Amino acid sequence: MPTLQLLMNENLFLRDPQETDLGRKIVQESIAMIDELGFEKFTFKKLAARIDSTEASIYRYFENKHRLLVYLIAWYWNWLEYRIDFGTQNIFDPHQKLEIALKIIAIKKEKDPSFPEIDEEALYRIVIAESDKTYLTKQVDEDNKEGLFRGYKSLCKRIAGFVREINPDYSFPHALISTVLEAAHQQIFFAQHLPSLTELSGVKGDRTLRNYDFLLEMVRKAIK
Amino acid sequence: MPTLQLLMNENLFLRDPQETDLGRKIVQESIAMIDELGFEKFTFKKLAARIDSTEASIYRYFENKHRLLVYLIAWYWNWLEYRIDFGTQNIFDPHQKLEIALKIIAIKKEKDPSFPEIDEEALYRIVIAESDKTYLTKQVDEDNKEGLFRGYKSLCKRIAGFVREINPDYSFPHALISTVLEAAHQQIFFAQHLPSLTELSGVKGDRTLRNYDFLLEMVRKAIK
DNA sequence: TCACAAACAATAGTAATACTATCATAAAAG
DNA sequence: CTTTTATGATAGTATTACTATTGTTTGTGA
Repeated sequence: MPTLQLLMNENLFLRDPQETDLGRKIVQESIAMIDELGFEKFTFKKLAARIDSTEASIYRYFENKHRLLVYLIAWYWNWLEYRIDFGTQNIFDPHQKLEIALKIIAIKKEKDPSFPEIDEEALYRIVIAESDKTYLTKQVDEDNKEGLFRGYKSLCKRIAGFVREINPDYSFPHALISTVLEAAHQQIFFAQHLPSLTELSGVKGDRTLRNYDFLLEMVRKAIK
Repeated sequence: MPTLQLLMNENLFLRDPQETDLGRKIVQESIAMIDELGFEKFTFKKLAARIDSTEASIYRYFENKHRLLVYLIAWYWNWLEYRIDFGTQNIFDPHQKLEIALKIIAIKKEKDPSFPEIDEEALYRIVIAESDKTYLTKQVDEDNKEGLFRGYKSLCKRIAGFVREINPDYSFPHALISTVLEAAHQQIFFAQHLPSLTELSGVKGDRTLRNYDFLLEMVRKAIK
């Protein structure tokens, strides 16, 4: 299996972290640290200590820790869209494409050997706990103008396209899919921490399978 | 119209802010400031300056600014549940109760003269932009054990009850309603800041009406 | 009326955070 | 063989999120 690289928007970083050893280490270890500490307790100073580098060096790659988070989350959405592209190749039935896309979005993530440097399982946990913080800020409009959320919007558009193919008369394809994209990780968070908010908490074994059922059924009925 | 007081969980505060002048000022002005600055740039020091008091005094009411946010958001959910209670009095058709509840949740908020000290419109904007931050933390489990999210869970349970009345065989009433509660403010945020994620952005006039249509239709079809 | 506790103000102090700036050095590129 | 370029080393700053101490006012209860 060949090693791939996702093309990231240039505004996400100051220096491309995929191009240097230090850059790759920053990305790799920041995933581990944000997963462990949570985003608020994560700092560049701690990261620098961990990778035997300095704060100043990390600042040469990312303007600040918020940008680094946005980078990681953007990578994740790009990765999902790439997998959806890949998984729907040569499939022409839109129902089937929708199913595949929702499965990729909802189901628990495993290591993808195409990207040996990224720990997708840890990144998935970060998405569940932190992804909303990328846009819930006062600078969201400026960040958006710089294209930082392009990956997320593109993913939403792609799946909304499948919806439109199934039922061109449905009025809310994007609203429905953005709702589902959010619910996909929110429900998992609720099941883990606020279990009375969801039926998924009662599931033994892999909750993401049942979450997929919930979401697919909701979408199918909504667009019927 | 009589002035009311919502009963808040005691763990939300150190000293009850509804009982003193300073406490009420803290709540009132913190709503205005968080609305203006956003939660991350809001500090107790700035609030103290604004209300001509001191940091130390504010710390006697709230353990920290996160607790204050949780308090404000909890107040909001309690308020909504109170209004749903009120609005569904003597109504026995569960379809109608569901409609009323979703309307109260989704539609733009206006000043409620029963609570003269709270600016519900500003608080509504805070809910849209900041409410997820109440639970997206590493201490969510401890906070939950203290009952800080009781209001939200209770609201979800109440509306899920209406769903169950309509269709006792539907498998995901809580998951569906928590998804809708989140979507109700997420979609408004998207319409304002990431418009390609939702059809609501194209609406001229009051988006919340159309959001209500979207959510009600989704729920109805899901539980049919 | 006196004491006395509660609420608040005033002030100071601390460790950590989120940076910015400067200079030195090693390696790679021209 | 020089000159960028990347990184390291170190220092410094304003702000944040608190904690601690002391003093003043105000209302209460004996």
